[in-house]
This record gives sequence, structure tokens and C-alpha cells, in this order.
Amino acid sequence: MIASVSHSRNQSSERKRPGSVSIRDVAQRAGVSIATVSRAVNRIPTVDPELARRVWKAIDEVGYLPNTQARALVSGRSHLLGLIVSEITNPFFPELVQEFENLATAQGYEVLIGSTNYDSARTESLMRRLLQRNVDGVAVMTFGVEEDLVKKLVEREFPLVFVDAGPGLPNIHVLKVDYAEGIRQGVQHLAALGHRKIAFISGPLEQRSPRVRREAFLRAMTEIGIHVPAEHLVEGTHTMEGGIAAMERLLERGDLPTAVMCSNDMTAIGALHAIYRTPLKVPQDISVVGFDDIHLAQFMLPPLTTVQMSCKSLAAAAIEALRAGIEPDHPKAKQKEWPISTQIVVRQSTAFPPGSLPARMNKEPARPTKPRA
Amino acid sequence: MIASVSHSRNQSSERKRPGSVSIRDVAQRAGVSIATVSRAVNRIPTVDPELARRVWKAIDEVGYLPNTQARALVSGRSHLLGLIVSEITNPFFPELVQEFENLATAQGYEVLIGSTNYDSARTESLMRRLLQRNVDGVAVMTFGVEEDLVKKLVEREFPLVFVDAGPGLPNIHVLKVDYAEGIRQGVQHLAALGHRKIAFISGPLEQRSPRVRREAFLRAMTEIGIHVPAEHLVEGTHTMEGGIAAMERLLERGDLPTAVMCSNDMTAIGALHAIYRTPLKVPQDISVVGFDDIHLAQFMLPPLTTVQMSCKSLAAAAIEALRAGIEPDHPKAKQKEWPISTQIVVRQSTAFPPGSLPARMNKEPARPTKPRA
DNA sequence: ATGAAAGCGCTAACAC
DNA sequence: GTGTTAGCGCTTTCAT
Repeated sequence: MIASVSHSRNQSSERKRPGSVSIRDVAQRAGVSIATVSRAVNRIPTVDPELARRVWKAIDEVGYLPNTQARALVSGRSHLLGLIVSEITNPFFPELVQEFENLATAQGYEVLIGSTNYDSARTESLMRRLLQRNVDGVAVMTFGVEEDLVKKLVEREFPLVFVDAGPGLPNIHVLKVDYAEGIRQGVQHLAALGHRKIAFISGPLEQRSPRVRREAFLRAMTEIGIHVPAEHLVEGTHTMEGGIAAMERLLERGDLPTAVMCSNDMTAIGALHAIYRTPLKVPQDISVVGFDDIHLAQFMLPPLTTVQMSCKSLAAAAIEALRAGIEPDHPKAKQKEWPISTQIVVRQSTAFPPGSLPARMNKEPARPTKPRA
Repeated sequence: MIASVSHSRNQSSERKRPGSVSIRDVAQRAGVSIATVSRAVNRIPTVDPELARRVWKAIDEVGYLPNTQARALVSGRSHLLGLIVSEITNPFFPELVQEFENLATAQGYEVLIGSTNYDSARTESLMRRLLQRNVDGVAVMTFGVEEDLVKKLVEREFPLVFVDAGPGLPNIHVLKVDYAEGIRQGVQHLAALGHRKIAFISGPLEQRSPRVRREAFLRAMTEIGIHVPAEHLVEGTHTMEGGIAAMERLLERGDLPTAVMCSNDMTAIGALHAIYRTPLKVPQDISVVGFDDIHLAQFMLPPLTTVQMSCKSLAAAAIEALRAGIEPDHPKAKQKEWPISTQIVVRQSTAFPPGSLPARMNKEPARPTKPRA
């Protein structure tokens, strides 16, 4: 039977939930002071092994769970991490969120998620909530930085991580995605299949990250000696609707490309939809390549060939960067930039261009990488 | 300039983050006691309006944010809600999560998410974390209940919400989804288009919820006088792979149905993939209907007609149920069962059956509901 | 090595 | 109506 607890401060289960056992209950049960219990729990090496055993035994018997709130209150560290995304409905994010959570919890942190939805009132309240909950650091994973948010966050000086770009301030970490390499892989995959007329649907060019991706595409094409005519360069919005509209423009123009590379997967999916409405077939008549490798990509018909920006490495880097900022003597406390690699994933939305020899022979193209889906 | 703070307990910004202003700073600035500040902040009506104004002014000037941890510690309520899902990668969940979060935060709660991944060690640690953080209640949104989890949770007696079914215990709330009505709408939509040969791909029949859905299908078919032959009833697994396999079995059998109704969207998407590999076309040759209306559904080619189980109402009901359990004098404190409605969403994976008059005339079928995507 | 006690920031009971 | 004060559960000096 569990010892009945009775001292002035904690009148057993009266106003609290049953099961809410405090450090005092453990102390009493083990016949030691609460300080010793605290030390044992926190594995302070100086506690007498014998006492420690007694404490752990007592903990087990009364079913004690340290109260995180109280801990946070005194230690000043909540072990709470904020994760801000632009919109969680955007199919790119759930995976990021998942990875981030897995890693965070494995390292003893909890995650508070928030999406700004590009709404400044929302962002405002989100910030307040994170601050009130005393988060130890915040990862801002909104590609395309939202200005007020940044300012708000930077005022309070605490660990912060951004993607791609961010103000070069103390305690601000930046995740640098290697767009160039991933997009080069995409271009070379298409070129290897025999494509020369490769169009590019970009993201909204007033944002930095889409511009970088477009640059990377043009450079990769130049590298292999292909000139891209202006009519094969269209601007999208990084949404499915934008992809549809952009693809339709491409379809209307005279010189139809045999392949289309897209600045992100949602755009590529839009392109797929636009093509689906015509007599053309993907990949027989036109190949499509995306960027991101969102979960959705593998479910498309046909499954989408795309450049994977690894959520896992994005999340891992974000957390490591945050911890580097939070923990004073973290090994990488000085590092401010964190590289993120990208990698093509070949599925079935790419094939030989129409009219090419292998295509006429109706053979399956050789696939450099094994399809994932 | 902000008043410099100096009293024995809070030596200004020494070991805490700058920006970490406490109630004492506000009190000093406003020339009142901390109790008055607390009252003003909590909008206790008895505070002198004049003093309240001074307090709010001071709060504004020093940039005070009440510390949630401290609040939780004394009030015994964390304003934290746990949300447990089986796997957040399952495309159904991100939307649920989002809705849940939106509603929770709008009502002053924060959400801690966890996915069990059907892994009991994970579930164990998840539970410990939730308990340590002192969540006020937990919503268990794993269709197909996981036994240990339930037991663990039920031991501690605090507000709990399940979907479909759960132990009939005090403080346990259940969200009852109205599968019958949704599936009837699906069946009637197909019947109205002229389909008679409608197959059904169920979920794993050892689980309760899939069984209920299958029952609902059979009943709806009986209602309109159609007998379903056994060969048109196949079992899937509520995954894409299961959907592919089940559809392939249907395709191999002699009597090809003109429409397939699926127990969930992932199954329907699998069916779409299986059909895509054949010369048959959706919806010209065969119509497909899903269930859930996950985000993905509208992105399929063709966009999937499906029965929507509203995430919004699911989330809303979960939160209301939780609050009813948490707050002693909530208006619906007694309610234990919460109905969730369903609703067909017609997109483009359904059409007249092949060979029917309207199909031969190549006319677009009339659409009872406006497509969403 | 251990215990007593202060105090993290806040709310609520109690006094005035 | 307002201030004083005792804790919420814990960590961390500071004595011992």
C-alpha cells in the first residue's frame, strides 16, 4: 500500500488530481530530504549510492513524475522549442513537423507548433504564446521570410533558426539549402534521357529562395551547353494553381518543351493537372520534375520525379542549431550556418523525349535511381 | 526609458533573458501591489478602474508577459491539451492537427502533439511527457484503439476523448462518426448516375470502424434494392498498398463493377493507381469514391469524389468535449457522446457508367454538389 | 554527502 | 478594493 502522505503543504489528493505525487511524497517515503530526491533524480554524482537506490525505489513505489512546470520555473529553461511554419496545410510541412518532433522529443525537448498563415495578427499572438510559454528557442521554417515576425523575434535575443536567409545577428542561425546541386541533378537527369528543350516554372520571383532556384536552373543548363529561351521560363506561385496557370501558358506557346522542371512540388503537381486536361501524356509526351519531394509526390499519377530536400536533415540541423544556441557549452556553439543537401529521386514522371529512339522502341528508360514509391 | 528595477528578489536582467519582466516590475512601475497587477491581468471586476488603467499602462511600458509556467504551477491547470494520433505521416492527420490547433489556441489552450506509431515504447514515453507537462486533457484520435494506451490513460482519471469507441468510464468522451449517412450519400450519388454494379473495398475487418463502414455500405445498397455479390466485396488495409492489391483482385475477377466505393481515401487512391496501370480510365470506365476527404484527394488525377468526415467538426467536438471535462461548470459537462456528421464531396472520379446513354452522348454528368477543388 | 531554506513568477486566502 | 503573505513543485545555495 502506498504510504499516506500528510504534512502541512500537500494534503494528499484533495485539490489536485490523484496521481499527482510530489517530490515531498518521495522524500518522506525514502526517509530523506527533498534535496536528496532532487539530486538523485538529476543524477548528481555526489549522492550516496545507497540513498539513491532508496530514492529510486520510493519513486517507483509512489509513481512519481517530476513536474516540468516547476522545474522550468526554477531552472529558467522550459525544454520547449517553438516551430513556426507558414501554413501547416501546405503539404511540405507535416513531414518537417514530424521529423522535428521526433528529434526534439528524443533529445528531451517538447515542441510547440504554430503557423502564421501569412497573417500578422496570428503571428503576433503566436509569438506572445511562445514567449509566455518560455520557449528555449524558435525555428522559423517559413521559406520566404516574413518581416515583422523576424523583427519581433530578434528583439528578444534568444536562439533562432531561419531557412535560407536571415538577419546576420548574434544567436541567429541559418540553414543553407544547396539548391544548386539538387537542381543540377534534375537537369542532368533530363539531359541524360535526351531532353534539350527543358522549361522551368519558377516560384514567385519577389522572394529570395525562388530566385536562387531559378538561377541554379539556368546555371545548370548553361553548364551543359543548352540555352534556355525566354519563352521557356515562366513564373508560378509555388502553389498548385500557379503551376496550372504556368503550365497552360507553356502549352499555349509555339515551341513546346519536352520536359518541365518546377521550382517546387506543388507547382509540378499543378503542371501535371494542366497536362492531364490535354491529350498529352506524362511522361510519354512531356516529362515533369518537381522540387521538395513532399509526401504527395509519390502518390501522383504518375508518381513524380523530384529533387528531395531532406526534411530529416532540415529538422536535424534546425534542432542542432537551436541547441547550440541554448546550451552554453555546446560543441558547435559558434557555428552559424548549417548546410542542407538535396538529392534527386527518380520516379515515373520522366522518360525519354517523344520521338527519340528509345521512346519509339517503347522501351522503359533506364532509371539512374531506384524509385522510392 | 524603462524604469530600472531593483529589489532583493529580481536583480534585473542578470541570469534571466532580457525581456523577462516579472509581475513585480509592473507592480513597482504602476505603484501598486503585485496582487493588484494579478487581478488586473485576470480582469477581476473588483479592481478600481483607475488602478487597472495604471497597471495596463505599466504592463505596456515594461513589455510584461505573464509567465505561463508559474501560472500553471499555482492554478493547477496548464492550459495544455494533448493530441495523440497514430501516425502523423498518415495524410489524414495533419489537417486534424491543424484544426485542433486553431481551435485550441483560439480558446487559450496550447497543444502538445504525439504520434504513437503503433509503438508501445513510444506511447509509453509520450504518456509520461504529457503527464509531466501536466496536460489538462488528452484527445486520442487513433481510429482503431490501442489497448495499452487506453489503459495507461484511464488509470489517471482525467478528461479524455476517443473516436468511435472507448471504454465507458467517467470523464471519457466519445466522438461518434455518422458513417451511415455519409456512405449512403456516396452510394446514392453512384446510383443516381446509373451505377448498379458497385464494389466495396473495406478496411481491415478486425477493427471496429472498418466493420461499421462496410455495414453501412451494405445497408445503403439494400435500401435501394441492390444485392451486392460476394465477389464485389474485398478487404483492404486502409493504406494505398492495400487499395492497390484489393483493386487488382477486383480487376481480375469476372464481373467488373462500374464503380468502386472505398472505406477510406488512401484505399481509393490505391485503387486509382491500380486502374492507372490498366487501359481502363477513371471515371469513363469505372468510378471511384473515397472516404475521409483528405487533403490529397483533391490533388489526385482525376480529383477524387469522396465522403468528407469533417476534420473541423471532429476537432471542434474533441475540444469541446475536453473542455467540458476540464471546466467544472461547463454547460455540456454531462454530455459524453458527440455526433460527427459526414458529407459527400463530388469531384471528378465519378461519372455515368460506361455504355449508359449519357456516357455515349459524351456529356458531362450532372453534379449534385459543386466540386471543391 | 546531506538537509534547511530561499526563491523561480504567479494566484488566492486572508486581513484591513 | 487593496495589500500581505503563503504556497504551487522544484533546484540550488549555504551550512553542517
